[in-house]
Amino acid sequence: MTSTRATLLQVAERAGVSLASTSRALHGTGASPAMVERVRAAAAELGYSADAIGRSLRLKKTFQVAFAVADIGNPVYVEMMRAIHAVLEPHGYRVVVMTTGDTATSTTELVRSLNSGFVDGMIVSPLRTDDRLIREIQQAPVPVVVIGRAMDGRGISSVSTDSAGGIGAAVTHLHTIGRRRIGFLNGPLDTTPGASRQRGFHAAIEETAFERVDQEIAADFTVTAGLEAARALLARGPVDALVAANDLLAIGAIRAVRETGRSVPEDVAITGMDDTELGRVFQPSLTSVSLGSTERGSAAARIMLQLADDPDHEAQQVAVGPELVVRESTGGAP
Amino acid sequence: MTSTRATLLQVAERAGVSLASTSRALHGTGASPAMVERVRAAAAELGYSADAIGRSLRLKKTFQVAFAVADIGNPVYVEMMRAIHAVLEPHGYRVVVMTTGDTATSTTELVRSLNSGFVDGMIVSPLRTDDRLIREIQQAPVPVVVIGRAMDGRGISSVSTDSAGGIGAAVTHLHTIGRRRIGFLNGPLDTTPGASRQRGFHAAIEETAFERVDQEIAADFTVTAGLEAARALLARGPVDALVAANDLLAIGAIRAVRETGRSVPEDVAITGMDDTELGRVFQPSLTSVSLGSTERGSAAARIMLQLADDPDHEAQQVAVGPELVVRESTGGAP
DNA sequence: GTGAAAGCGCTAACAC
DNA sequence: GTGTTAGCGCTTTCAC
Repeated sequence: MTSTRATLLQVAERAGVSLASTSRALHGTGASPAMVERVRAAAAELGYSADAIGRSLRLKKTFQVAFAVADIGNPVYVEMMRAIHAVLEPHGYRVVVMTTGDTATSTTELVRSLNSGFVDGMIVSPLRTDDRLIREIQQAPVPVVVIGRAMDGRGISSVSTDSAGGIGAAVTHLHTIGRRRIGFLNGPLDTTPGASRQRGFHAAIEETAFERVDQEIAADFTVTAGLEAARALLARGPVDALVAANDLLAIGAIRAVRETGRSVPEDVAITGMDDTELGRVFQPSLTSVSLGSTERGSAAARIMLQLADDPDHEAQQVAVGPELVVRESTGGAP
Repeated sequence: MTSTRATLLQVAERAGVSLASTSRALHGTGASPAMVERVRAAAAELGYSADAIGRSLRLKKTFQVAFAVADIGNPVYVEMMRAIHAVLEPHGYRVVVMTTGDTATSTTELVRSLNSGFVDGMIVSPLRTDDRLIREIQQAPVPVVVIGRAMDGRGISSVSTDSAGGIGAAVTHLHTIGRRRIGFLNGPLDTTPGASRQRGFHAAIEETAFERVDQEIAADFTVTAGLEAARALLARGPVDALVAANDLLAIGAIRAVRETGRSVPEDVAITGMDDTELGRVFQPSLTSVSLGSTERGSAAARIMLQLADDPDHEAQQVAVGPELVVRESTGGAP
């Protein structure tokens, strides 16, 4: 925390050439080998590296992309961030993490902040969406890629998944292994994931013959909320299968089932969603519907790279299919 | 992705006043109420917000802080990042995530990249450290705060914890609950955490009477590596206690113990380290040594805020004490 | 191939 | 209290 940074002008003076030649020699093109050599040497002596801010101002490019989610601690978002970073970093882009807050309004404000031009684009996964947010995204001065709801026909790039279909796959699986009394543990219905999973469950139930169907809404998508909601659900009547809207709720549910002296999967088979590391290492390992967090993250980042290259490129849509991974919590292998 | 951004000059023209007055009215001080009102109105009409890059170039301040770790997916780092973000965001700082790679050399290069001036400071947790890295940190053009080893007397700010002492607390706890044959499951010894935990274990063992002491080094700090290493350790002879160098290794160890038909904690008591969410929700819940990831993250961020305000402020040292949290895996309550 | 000069958007002297 | 102007560090016309 002591040294001070050399400027391009200083390198130019040291090399005894013009500012323009120095710039060309270092980054641009059209400089003679001798010039390049000479400038390189001067730059090395001074420990020069180009100032990112000056460069950005001139180029109108920050080489930064924002990743915005409600909670950067959520394992699903962590996976996405990791994937996004892995795709963008080799292309020289930095990733700025931001939080949307959990309302559509606070997310709208965050998108609006793109007006200050600190990033070349934003990848955002809104927990809740409304028309104002949609409009703000459409009017944003830089490309925005939405991870979550499909945004076809609105001129917004999005990476979506079929979580409703994913719940369907879980329901079908439970029916196939002979379960007939099913419970559904969802999170808040006014969130994008909560709403679509709700739809998925009801659609699946209608197509499948269950003797008993029950449902409970947890306060949020956490283990603790899952535990409490599952207790309530179990108290209302016997089930032999539980579909949870994410892995954390599922783990709360496993605990609740065990509290009643019953076992998983023998007495109650349980499925989660998101296919997190947590579910994979848990005992019993969790049957879970993967929504391809990593894949969605990389896809969003790849779209961003395209859009950053050509901001007038038309909006891209990518859909990542859900995939059921059967493990111990429904009688599969570890 | 359509609109274009208004510039300060445009606001000035619209308001019919000078550029300087416009700037003062919006951000600075010394403008009359009438002027402020007039400029505000013009700015609002144009949907103006100040360009972050132009501002940064002039102020020589980016309002960005880098957080650099080997693997942003590691739960410990995620917790830190969350805490850092929570402290910095209200002060108007953005957080840029970066990866150090896992060698001292790659970390050194990352620190050197601070020369391009894209952030006002960096919080870094190096997996491995050498003299060149230390020197690079000392010479960095912006404040660097190290999370990990204490850096006293070198003019480097650091937030450290006593993981050696933490292992000691785990060993003592196991002895206190009557265990006498202990195994130690560590990660790679050439990493900073691996080395200090190794030291901690040996120091603790010397002070405590155990009948049998065994040890195994896992390939890395993961569940899978923990499982394999624990199998090897268990095969070498009977233990009634296992100290793992982190929660992931501990969970691998629980699985290995169960594979042999023994139970946790009755036959083998197990401790982890880091006190992660994973360990808290696992069954059995994991006795673990908390190293205060959240606390370390916030402390580092607070130091960064001070240093960003006053870059010549002298280096700060903060030590966060380890804390043993007893849970089911050593016979405690859930 | 090289140099001189303009200008990206902003703030802070400095004059009035 | 307001306006004029220089300049942060860089790239890129435009002449030569």
